[in-house]
Amino acid sequence: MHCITLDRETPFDLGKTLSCGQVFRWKEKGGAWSGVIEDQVVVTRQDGSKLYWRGATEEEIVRYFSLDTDLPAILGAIDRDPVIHHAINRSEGLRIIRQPHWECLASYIIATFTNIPSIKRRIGLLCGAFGEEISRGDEPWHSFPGAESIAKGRDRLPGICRLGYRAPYLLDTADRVAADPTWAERVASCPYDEARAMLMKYKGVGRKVADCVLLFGFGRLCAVPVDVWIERILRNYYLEKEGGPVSYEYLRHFAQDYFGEYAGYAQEYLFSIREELGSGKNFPRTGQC
DNA sequence: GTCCAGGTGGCCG
DNA sequence: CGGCCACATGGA
Repeated sequence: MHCITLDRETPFDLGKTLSCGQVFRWKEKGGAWSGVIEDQVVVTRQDGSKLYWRGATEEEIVRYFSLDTDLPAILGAIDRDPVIHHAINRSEGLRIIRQPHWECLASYIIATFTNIPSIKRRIGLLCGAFGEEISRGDEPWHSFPGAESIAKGRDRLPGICRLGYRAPYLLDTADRVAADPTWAERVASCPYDEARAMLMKYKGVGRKVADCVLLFGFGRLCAVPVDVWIERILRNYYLEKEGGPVSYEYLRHFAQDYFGEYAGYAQEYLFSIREELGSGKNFPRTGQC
């Protein structure tokens, strides 16, 4: 069992980071979280400033959980009003994970127009059917299947994974990714707008999914996915007028201008308390939008 | 039965 | 460009 001690400049909340809806495979049992990082089963637990784990190197843990990111500086930069301030207080220590590129892209294609429990179930079925067996000890685990494995299992995919109309999207994207091993480095090397346009050429990847993949898979902390919850929160607290038609791009640009270069973090902190913020107006409207 | 969920693709003006 | 609408699935 490895252990590191987190200092004052490295706030981290393992549970909030893994349960806020950015990743879909981790499971908590008795305070211990089990999951998969790059084909390795990892079990980890936090006790105050101590972070314990097994199944990965310290370097891999630091990278995956973004422990090398200056979170206090980011939170200081986005802390601009009572609403986001409250979200920061509620979820301090939440970090945006660095997900593997393909896992992130495939997961967010599966994550469209559904709810988080269903997403977890479908991704679990996908991994069980097409991932490689990497069990360690008691719990059976599978790696996240590569694009080739999914493409090869195209006939079984619809029946097994309950993806509905998303199955052909995932298969089409899996084909193209499998045939293009450098797709991720090209996305990574482009500026935000270009990278986003590249991602949106894949089937099942629109504006929102592209922003999720850039934020959670490519570390583009300026990316702001606007889902129904974020739209609701922006309408409740940030728009001049609550009603009326507002486009995705308008809301995204507002959030990026208003919160700045780490707007993606603001998005995730607001998302993490979506039920509390989305169901009413618990704060005065800032009316900046 | 109805409504909702980390939306997208296709079509139409 | 923007406005519609169908699209599978499962839980409340």
